[in-house]
Amino acid sequence: MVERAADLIDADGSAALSLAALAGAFGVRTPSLYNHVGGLDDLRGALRLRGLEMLEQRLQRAAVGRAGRDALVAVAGAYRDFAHEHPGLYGLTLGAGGGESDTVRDAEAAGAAAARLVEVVLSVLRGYRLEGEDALHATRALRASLHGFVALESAGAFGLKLDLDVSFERLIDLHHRSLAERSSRG
Amino acid sequence: MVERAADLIDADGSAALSLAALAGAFGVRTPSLYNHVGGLDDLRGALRLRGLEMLEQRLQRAAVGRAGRDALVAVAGAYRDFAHEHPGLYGLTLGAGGGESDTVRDAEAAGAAAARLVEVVLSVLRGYRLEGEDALHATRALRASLHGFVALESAGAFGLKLDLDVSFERLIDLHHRSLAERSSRG
DNA sequence: GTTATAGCCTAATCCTCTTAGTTCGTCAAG
DNA sequence: CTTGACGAACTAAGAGGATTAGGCTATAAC
Repeated sequence: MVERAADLIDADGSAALSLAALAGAFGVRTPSLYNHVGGLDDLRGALRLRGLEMLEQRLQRAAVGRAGRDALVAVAGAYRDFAHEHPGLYGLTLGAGGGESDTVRDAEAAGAAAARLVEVVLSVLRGYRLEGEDALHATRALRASLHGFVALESAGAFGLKLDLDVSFERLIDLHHRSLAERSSRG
Repeated sequence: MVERAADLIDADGSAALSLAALAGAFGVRTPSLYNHVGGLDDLRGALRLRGLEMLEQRLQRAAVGRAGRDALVAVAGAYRDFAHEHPGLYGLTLGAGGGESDTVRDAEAAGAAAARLVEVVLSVLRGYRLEGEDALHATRALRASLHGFVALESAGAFGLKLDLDVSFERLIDLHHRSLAERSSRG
């Protein structure tokens, strides 16, 4: 159910998520969906959770067995790939944190998934021997750059024909060098 | 008209923009709005244009008379301030580039405003003696970081209590150092 | 003074989400 | 085998929101 909804949203954009469309995909009348989900907001909450969990899992996998620059590049690449493959899910993942009226369980689980996600990034930074507040600020900086890049990319906000892969590479390299420098100084 | 809509969207969030609410704010019935605007999509297009123009103007003002690090910090701060003061407008500004069916004029004007916006950032980078593709990649990196930061900030995605101003400062500093280094090497 | 236009209105249509109440089939307990 | 509970579908109905069509009035242009 949530899977089908995820397919819909990834294929046709976040605005295309409607109970009517979802019911159609199941060959069922709209009100019948209320036997399985609390409503549209609820469904969004479930999708958000799903997105966070998938993203976290991908980053985790990308990070395992790597350290330093390798880990950074792998995790960043995994992040961007996820956003490309699941634009709808990715969009919801960021949407208003505790938004409205998700199922309480979903909201809690989403918070936990988000925390694990930050954990993964932190673990990458640990490879640079960063700890404490420095690591937290660096995590924020990295998340901001990653999210900003894929968001602008998805929105088509990068007008020029300049190679996006190169831009992304450089952005990550920028972080790498800053982290390496900070690390060698500490 | 568009101004009132902008107030609405900044006060109550992007989802609260409805023709009904706008008509209410004017003490008028919903269909009457069609004498002034082509429809909801059209209104969004006009708002997007307005947001881009305001943002561009602010960055422009922040950059004038400054160079190098000063200019970078001022422009970045102006960017973040705008997003804080006009969260609704800012959100639309990024929304799908040529989205759907804006008025053609608006779409063109929005493209032009976006181009001018990039121009401002490029002019800041020129203070670092960056030119050509390097400058374009750096512009993308900077835009990505700025947008990502304010977007995550607005979404409440930065969970921890850690001071956001400090995080932002460090992010900008990161770009500054990278630019300065690149500049001294070139 | 007549006409054109701008801008408002009501009425009506079409969507979407949502709730309430009903029906039907399955499955376990007696 | 009967019966009762439960899950999951349905129809009916209502509340909003966008949009179109057609009609009324006032003001500005000739």
